[in-house]
Amino acid sequence: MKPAKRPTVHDIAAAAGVSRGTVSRVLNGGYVSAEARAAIETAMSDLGYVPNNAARALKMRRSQAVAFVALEPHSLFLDDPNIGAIMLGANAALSLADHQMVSLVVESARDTERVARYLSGGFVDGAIVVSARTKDPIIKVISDLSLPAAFVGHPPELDQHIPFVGIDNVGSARAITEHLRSTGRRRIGMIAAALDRDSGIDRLTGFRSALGDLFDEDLVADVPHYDYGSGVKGMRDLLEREPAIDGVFAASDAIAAGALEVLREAGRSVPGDVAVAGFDDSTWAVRTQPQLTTVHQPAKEIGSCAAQVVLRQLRGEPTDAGGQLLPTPLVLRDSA
Amino acid sequence: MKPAKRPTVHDIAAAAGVSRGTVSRVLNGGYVSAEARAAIETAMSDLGYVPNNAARALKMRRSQAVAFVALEPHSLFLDDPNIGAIMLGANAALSLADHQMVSLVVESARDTERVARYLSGGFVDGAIVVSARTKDPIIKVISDLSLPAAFVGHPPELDQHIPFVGIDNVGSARAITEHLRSTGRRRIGMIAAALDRDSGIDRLTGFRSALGDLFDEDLVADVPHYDYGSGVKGMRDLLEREPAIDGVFAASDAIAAGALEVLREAGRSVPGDVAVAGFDDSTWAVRTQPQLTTVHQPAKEIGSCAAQVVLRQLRGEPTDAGGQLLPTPLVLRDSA
DNA sequence: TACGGATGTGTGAACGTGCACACGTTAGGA
DNA sequence: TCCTAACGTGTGCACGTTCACACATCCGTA
Repeated sequence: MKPAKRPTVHDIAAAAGVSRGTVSRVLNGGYVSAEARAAIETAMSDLGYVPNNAARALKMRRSQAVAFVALEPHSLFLDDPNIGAIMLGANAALSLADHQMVSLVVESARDTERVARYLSGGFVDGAIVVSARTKDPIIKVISDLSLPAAFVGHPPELDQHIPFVGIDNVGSARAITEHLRSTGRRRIGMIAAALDRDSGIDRLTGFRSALGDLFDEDLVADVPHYDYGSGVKGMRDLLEREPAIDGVFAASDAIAAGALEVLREAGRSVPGDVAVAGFDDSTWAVRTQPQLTTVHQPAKEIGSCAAQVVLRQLRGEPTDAGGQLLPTPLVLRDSA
Repeated sequence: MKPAKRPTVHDIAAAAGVSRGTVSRVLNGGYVSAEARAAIETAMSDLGYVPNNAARALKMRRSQAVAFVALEPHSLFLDDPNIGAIMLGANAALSLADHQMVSLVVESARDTERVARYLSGGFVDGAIVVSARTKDPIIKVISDLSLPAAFVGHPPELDQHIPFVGIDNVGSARAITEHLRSTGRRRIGMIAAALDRDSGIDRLTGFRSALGDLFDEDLVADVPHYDYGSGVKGMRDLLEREPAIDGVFAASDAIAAGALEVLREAGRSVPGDVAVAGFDDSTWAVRTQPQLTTVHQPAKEIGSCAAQVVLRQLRGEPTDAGGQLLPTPLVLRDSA
């Protein structure tokens, strides 16, 4: 027993007493008489017709869909509060252009292969890739297919012709560190995270350049992730190495939140004894006590900007291969 | 200038000196001689051939893809820490069965229509739907298409034949409330959230039934969302209404975290003066001080279970239309 | 020798679309 | 009157694949 075979253009044409071509025209625009149009439309709603996108995609070489590829989703979905906002921003922009966003999750090598097949299978016209490492095999697939794409937050060094969207991590880190200095702090430390990624390295670079001669390698705690637990660990480390520390730049808001907890336990007031600055302006920033001074990451804008980049390529307009950095205003709250 | 037209089976066949049928056979299994197979395989790698899924889906009426439909993603992605884990669980299960998960985000009415087109367009074989309201138009689309589907966390009342996967909110809430009673608490309140959803209502129902005669309507604070801010607001409310309160069941861990903050400001010790219990066993639960006693939501299992349900339907096996509730063990930590 | 099965290969017909083209009709201007 | 243009409609083909079928070859056995 078949599951109620779906009607096709043929069925509609037969029911309305016209030919398939005419049905196609009322769907895609063209010259159709009013009566034919009416007959076809009633036939369509009677039979519950929906066009078969698979056939359309095959014929048109266009699926009206763009992939949102999330690599390393474990860390992303569970730790990074930005990924959701980026997705929402991308979805909104694609939606406006009548495109469907389909997000693909890559967890394992097995996934990589399957997603590669999916991307090359004609189901999507383009791709937005989040958090790729430079050597990720997905990059090669995309570049081999010359699939219109945009990378988020991470310039793909190898393939200069794939544009990316991100923020100026170096500049933002420098700016907020300078803010810490401007409040009179002298012994400023940093909890640096994810030094295996560009974002992590760049934030440390910015911190170092803002301090200049004041920079002291001993005041940098190196933690693996951007999460709360790493913040706890990093702050304990810093306090032990330099009890007189009076300023901390945390590489993320979650880290800053962990640092605040440690400082509270140690009896240091914030910002009285120690000024603390975060990064991201995520939901963490307003949940802590005191609320965090931090760097605003325009997550939604990043998403929508990446979508625009892909859409432009789809329209055949050339894009600035170099990529695009979005502004990251400082958000001054109570912690620094 | 075309973007380097992709090779098709025809091209491979021509390059290898065989017919399309033989190429198809090495792809899908069948009798092929060793030499033909070798010739075809070198031709494939030389030309960089990848099968066109759109054409395959058209012919086979199978796309090997399942949709993960996220409705109301604003609240979901930003507040609910479970959605990510559910996605990951579903993805893992689908991946094992060699299916692709594509997740679709529905934000607006415009999205609804587009996603409906997508679902009915033959790009997916089934759907997992998260957090649908009973009257959501997507439900109608799915049921009209008789698309194999599974609902997460919310039994769709109207269409009894669509199976769902969830947890026993009533029973879990009762169990954790009974735990609060067993520690000798007498004035137990609840911060109830999202009373416009089944999950919210059920948690309140379980709380009430566990208390029996002890239940006091005044000790229920009603807040809109499952988030931290709501917890702050709800706890302030409760403290004002009943200063002698000695136990609180929060409808989520985020709410419990907010409640802890208020209790700390009010100078109450936890669990000394007031016992606090949460719900979800999310990352919140171990970030708070003290760590939360809570109800474990098996988010990953929920995701993989929903995927299994869809896969079973795809294989033509009948499913228990009733749905499926997963166990939710109590996690005893320090807060109660 | 002839036959049947196993193995290997090629051919044509779909799947459901959109588009180019051909065809008809009508109206208007030269 | 004829040519052109705009409108309206039907038909064939292509998209890239899989599948059913036909055909060819080889081997073992009756």
